[in-house]
Amino acid sequence: MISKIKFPKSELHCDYTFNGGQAFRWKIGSDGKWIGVFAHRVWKLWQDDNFIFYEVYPPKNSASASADEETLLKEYLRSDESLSDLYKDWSKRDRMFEEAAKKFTGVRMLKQDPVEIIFTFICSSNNNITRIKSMVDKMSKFYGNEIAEVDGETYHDFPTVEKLAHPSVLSDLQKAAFGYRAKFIQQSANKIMEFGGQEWINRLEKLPYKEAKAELIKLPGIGAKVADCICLMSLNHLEAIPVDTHVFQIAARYYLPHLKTMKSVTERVYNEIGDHFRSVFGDYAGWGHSVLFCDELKGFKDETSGSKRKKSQTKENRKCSKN
DNA sequence: GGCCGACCTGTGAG
DNA sequence: ACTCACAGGTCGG
Repeated sequence: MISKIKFPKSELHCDYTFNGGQAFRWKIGSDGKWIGVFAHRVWKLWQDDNFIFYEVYPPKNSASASADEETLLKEYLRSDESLSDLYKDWSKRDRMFEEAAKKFTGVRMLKQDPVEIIFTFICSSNNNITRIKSMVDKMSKFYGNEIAEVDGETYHDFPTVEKLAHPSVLSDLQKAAFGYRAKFIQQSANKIMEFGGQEWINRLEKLPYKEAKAELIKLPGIGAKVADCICLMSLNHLEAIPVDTHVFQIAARYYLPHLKTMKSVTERVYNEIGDHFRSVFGDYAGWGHSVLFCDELKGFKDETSGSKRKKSQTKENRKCSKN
């Protein structure tokens, strides 16, 4: 059954939102529609200028079920937030944003599941998008419940923490080429169980941002950057700014020139950058910054505009000291 | 407190 | 075919 909700494209641009580095379970099917998993269901999504159309699997027929699903979709998209209002506010606050906003319309910050985001971003460190996606798929396939078969492919829910805490997970994931992240995943799952499992996770959303972040950093494989991703994308702490290498470069180039001499991002600098963007963009700084940095994402590099900054000599370190 | 190298793996440029 | 750097970092010394 196909349903639809009114949702102008200016409020959601599926390509930028689903492919922008915040979600790793969306792909475009052979029919050209987005297909992905959230809220324990498989969703097919597509849009025109004014509506989002969707189908849910396994299909439900009763009207009450579909009303329920509309709510789930709206929560996932944070439909209560007016993106046009946010864009107006951010544009007023920052000239760089004003420019980026012309190109990257409809970038929403999704409200994703904390468990999935925690383990997805543990995988993200020092890694590339393709492999991160395949790792998320593997975790789901190994330990997640089967949800539905769509177009000949079986989709799985993301596993529970309890499943990921099982001792066999370490060797399973090592065999599946997770590398050093296998240990982080299994150990973090265990620690979350020790801390109280889902209740501990629920508490993270209620805690103030900085306290939630401090809790997350207790988990192995989670440092400042990954903790901020988790806060921003799944815990409603929209002021969290994940400072990666790109953000650092841009911050030093356009906002905080004195950082140009820094060799690496220390904790102090990390916080300085976050605080700066929070002072510029306000309470939803993390969301705003994600629009700003769309331009830095590989997937969105416009090959027709030859204005790519050459990566050039930002790293003149010739330290080929091999044994 | 800051800096440096090691770290699993897959991929793509040279 | 075969290095080698790099990829949304984290950890330990």
